[in-house]
Amino acid sequence: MSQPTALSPRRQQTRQRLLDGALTVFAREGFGRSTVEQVCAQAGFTRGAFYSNFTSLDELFLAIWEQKSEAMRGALAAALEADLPPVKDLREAVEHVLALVPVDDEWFRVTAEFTAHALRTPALRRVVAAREEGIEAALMPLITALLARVGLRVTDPDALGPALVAAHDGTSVQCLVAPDDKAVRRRRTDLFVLIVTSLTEPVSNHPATKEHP
Amino acid sequence: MSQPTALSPRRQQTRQRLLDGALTVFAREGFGRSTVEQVCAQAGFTRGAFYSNFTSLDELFLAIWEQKSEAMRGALAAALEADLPPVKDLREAVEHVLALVPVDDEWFRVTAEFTAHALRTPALRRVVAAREEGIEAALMPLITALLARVGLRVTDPDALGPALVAAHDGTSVQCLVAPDDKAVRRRRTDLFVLIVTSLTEPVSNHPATKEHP
DNA sequence: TGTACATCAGTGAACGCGCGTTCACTGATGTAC
DNA sequence: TGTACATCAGTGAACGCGCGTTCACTGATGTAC
Repeated sequence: MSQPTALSPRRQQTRQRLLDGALTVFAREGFGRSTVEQVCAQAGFTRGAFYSNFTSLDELFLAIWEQKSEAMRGALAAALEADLPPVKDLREAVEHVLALVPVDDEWFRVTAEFTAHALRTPALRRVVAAREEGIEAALMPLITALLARVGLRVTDPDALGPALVAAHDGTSVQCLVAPDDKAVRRRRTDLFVLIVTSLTEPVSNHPATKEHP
Repeated sequence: MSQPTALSPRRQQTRQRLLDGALTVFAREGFGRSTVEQVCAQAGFTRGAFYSNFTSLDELFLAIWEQKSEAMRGALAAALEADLPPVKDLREAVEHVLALVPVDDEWFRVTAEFTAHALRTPALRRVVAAREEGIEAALMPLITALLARVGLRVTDPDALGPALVAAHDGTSVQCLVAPDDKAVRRRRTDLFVLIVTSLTEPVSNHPATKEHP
């Protein structure tokens, strides 16, 4: 599975600079329009360096996507380890989690293009599916803990995760398409509140229970 | 706004064949990887024909996207005109509407890439936003009529439309990434039912009211 | 209806550029003794 | 620590192809009389 021989420090650095340069170029040009030459120029290498490290742009694309989504998963896990902020009600809890997963124009573009691309290749599609599950798995404990703070217990964990991910993906598009529309963002939060309310129940004797209908 | 001179029949046919060929190529190769040459070969023209009709692939891409999304809007409007099918409960109503807006691998790819691309250009972004609103406007009367059938009245129309669109977009990705997973599709329907239930209220004295909690 | 002419619409050749890919090479890094 | 050698890792030149873009051209379509 994993590389048997560890990469030398120099090689690791080169790979990383290529990955960083590629993210910049992909976001700017779109993956399909990006070239090996552009990525190398951005990273400060000649094209030979690329072929010494990757066999194709596809392979580099997968590497960068895995690294970024792993970073996001890690950030969520870290947020779980850290002290949870004080939240008064469900709406505040939702807003806190949404702030952890910002709607990033660049990253959305790269992800959307990669997902579309991955659907063409069964092997890539499975990679995307696995990654999606990993992110969800990292997210759910955080959600559960935060909900407990406002006196809510998840009644159907299997349904809540996918529902929240779907709501996130769907409303992200809306937020990016209409970036200045406050109503879109408000309705986004509304949707999350609605979903959580429907898939949780108030814990009896909890002070915040009154927040729940 | 619109072309002052009407296009000749011959020209219209050529344009259409280019549009059709482009959709095929875009879906197969991805928009970014598609070339003028590929589109023309697919449509059975030389490259000169392309430049006689369009100034760039971007322009053609926009034309094809507008035509397809207009067709989808039209299909929804037609479904509204036609006799509504008998639906027993909310779940059946949801399934009927979902069948009208199928999760199409090809179209999803083209749309996802176009949306990502459009986010880079404010003018294109506004086009996407307007089209999205148009589709929603065509969809809502159909939804409202179907819900009336099962004894439900929409309490917050402004929230229901965007919520359903977001749910559709978000769950479409999940369905395409895991095409054989029945649970994903079931949860998809669950999510729609949940959203509709929360944003409607039962109409008193309606026979189907008992379906509503 | 026929003829002569004008415009339209797509052809296909030509040009050149950017890029993918390869590879002999060289400086950098590591290893043995 | 120094020297000699081996391997690593990126360089940069070279080759050629595919494609974008242009444009003089020709057959198709339209118009005037």
